[in-house]
Amino acid sequence: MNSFTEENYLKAIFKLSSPDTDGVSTNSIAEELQTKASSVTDMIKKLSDKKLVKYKKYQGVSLTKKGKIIAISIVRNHRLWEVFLVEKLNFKWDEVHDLAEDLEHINSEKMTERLDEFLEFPKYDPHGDPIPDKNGNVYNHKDVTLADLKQNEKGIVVGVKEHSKSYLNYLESINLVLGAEIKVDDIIDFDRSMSASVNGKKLVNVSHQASKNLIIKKL
Amino acid sequence: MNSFTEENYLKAIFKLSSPDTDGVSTNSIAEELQTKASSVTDMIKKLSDKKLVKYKKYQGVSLTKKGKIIAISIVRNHRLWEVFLVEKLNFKWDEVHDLAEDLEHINSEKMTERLDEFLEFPKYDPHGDPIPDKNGNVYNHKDVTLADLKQNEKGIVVGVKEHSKSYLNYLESINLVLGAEIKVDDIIDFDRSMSASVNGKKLVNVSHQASKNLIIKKL
DNA sequence: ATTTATTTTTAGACTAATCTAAAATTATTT
DNA sequence: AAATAATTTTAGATTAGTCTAAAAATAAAT
Repeated sequence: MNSFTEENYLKAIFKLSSPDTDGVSTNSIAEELQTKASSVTDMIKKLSDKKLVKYKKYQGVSLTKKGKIIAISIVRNHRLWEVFLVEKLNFKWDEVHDLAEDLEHINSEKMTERLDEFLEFPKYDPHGDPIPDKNGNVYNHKDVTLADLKQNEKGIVVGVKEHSKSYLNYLESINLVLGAEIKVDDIIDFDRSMSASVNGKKLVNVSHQASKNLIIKKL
Repeated sequence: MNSFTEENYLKAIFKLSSPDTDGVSTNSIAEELQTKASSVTDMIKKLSDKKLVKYKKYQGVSLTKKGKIIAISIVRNHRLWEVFLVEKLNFKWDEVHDLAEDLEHINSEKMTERLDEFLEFPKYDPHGDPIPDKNGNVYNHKDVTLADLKQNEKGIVVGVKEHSKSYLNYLESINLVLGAEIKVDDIIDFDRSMSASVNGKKLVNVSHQASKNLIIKKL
């Protein structure tokens, strides 16, 4: 069994890993987990002893197959609980992250599978992030953001790349929730902000900072 | 905020407290939590510093009002999650305790109240234990057990006094689940075992050990 | 190719929770 | 009421996770 802390490190390393680069840096993990680099080094050694990560001093760290399986199952748990909190307990999408952060560590495959079934096998969490299936397969959205659309193009909101409360709150206030249809009416050259219509009517002005974090499916 | 460990001590003290005796002994807490008396003493000091328990050396320990509120809210949480696991995720009554033991420590009043609402404000958990309401009021069953019934008397199963997997499993195998109607057909003087009919037909033989742990409502 | 800056690791200390073994206190017996 | 038994507390060590400050290694800049 692994402690909550160990699981959080695995999750952080998983989140920071990308297919192209091979090692996650100590500093980036420290930043992600709001801790110090020296603490990270200590924990990495422990995870390395447990064969959950591959580690060479000064060369960064990456998950082993075993470590990745654990990380993905935690992500699966997290996202299923988020769906539960929003769909069944009527929480808003900006309220569920911290709770799911705790719930995700309750390790029971049986409970996870039953929860999945109870929720009718959701594919995405309330922020549009894909829920890994029980075999650990994750199907990511294609990475098209609102900022990639040209004038008069349309799309459907399918996710966000930034999960802060303030961003989610803002999106909700202008009806840019999952499933909303958005049409780009105009793009201001100067700052790349957009004026757009949401669901055919609501007119909004969206900064580049905001548009590049909104994942959409082109129509 | 209190750690999981602190919460478990508060819960144990609450469970071991009774209206008539005034202090819970160090040893009984150690027994309940499967730890050593010396560890208990250490933790009690800490809880005492936090004003969660009243403590005088060698004189046993009791909860303060503050400590009791916390203990009851954990019990409330535990029992609500048990209802969730049985009613919504189709777990059996003998499978839910350990999971609820983890879930109970996720402290969010909002989540607890939403869960309560989602479950339609259950009064009892799957073992018939009363769920404290949000103000901390607990309504216990009157303490009548199957062993108190006389020949030809009838009752409804409303709870258990023993929560072991093996006991719960056994009860289920003879249909003695919550709500079952039981009639005492005969009592064997020698060992105080009973033959009884469940729900009007199923004939079972129940040892005194088993009957005295089954809480019933007399009909 | 040195120097400078940045990143990472080590060394040593700290806190929370635990343990063993010994000492102190309370309870029980005779 | 003294002796024995049981319980409880202390003292000192241990483990997990963290931290600061200094040392070591790598990367960047002149």
